[in-house]
Amino acid sequence: MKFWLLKSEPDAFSYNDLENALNKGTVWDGVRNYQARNILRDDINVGDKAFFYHSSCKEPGIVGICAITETGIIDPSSLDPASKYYDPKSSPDNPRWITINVVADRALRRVITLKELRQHEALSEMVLLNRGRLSVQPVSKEEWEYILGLEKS
DNA sequence: GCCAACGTTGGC
DNA sequence: GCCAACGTTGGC
Repeated sequence: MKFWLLKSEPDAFSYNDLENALNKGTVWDGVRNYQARNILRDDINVGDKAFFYHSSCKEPGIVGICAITETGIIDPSSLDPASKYYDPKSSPDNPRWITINVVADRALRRVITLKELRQHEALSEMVLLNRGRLSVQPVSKEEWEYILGLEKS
């Protein structure tokens, strides 16, 4: 099992929205960055877990955990001319944007803010703290466990 | 293939 | 709302 971090703007889609989607969860659509796409398409497996991170909001940070339930999904928004994520260069036969389905696992007991994460030397190599803008990113097992330890403090 | 112009992300 | 970082586009 591998670990990841998924960013979402809570005004658009929050962790609470994911919880409300119950067992069905949601298709992680709208990613239009190739590096993030490659991770979604090639690296993430069913059974992996991901931190759910709230970005572009008052208190950016990790708010919950989600589970990956399906991979290899053609991003439906990329084929929908009405969507702002529509990509005319993508087609069902030659899809450009492949993504995953996630469900809520559990909310963290408290928000672990970006500010707090920055204060820990053990996390200094985190992609989140070094390549700030990547919206889908790996988290090492050590980082994952360290952050879950912070939750209890 | 270089690189300037431009667009987007996201913290503050 | 500002702006740094960085990804994408397109002319040459």
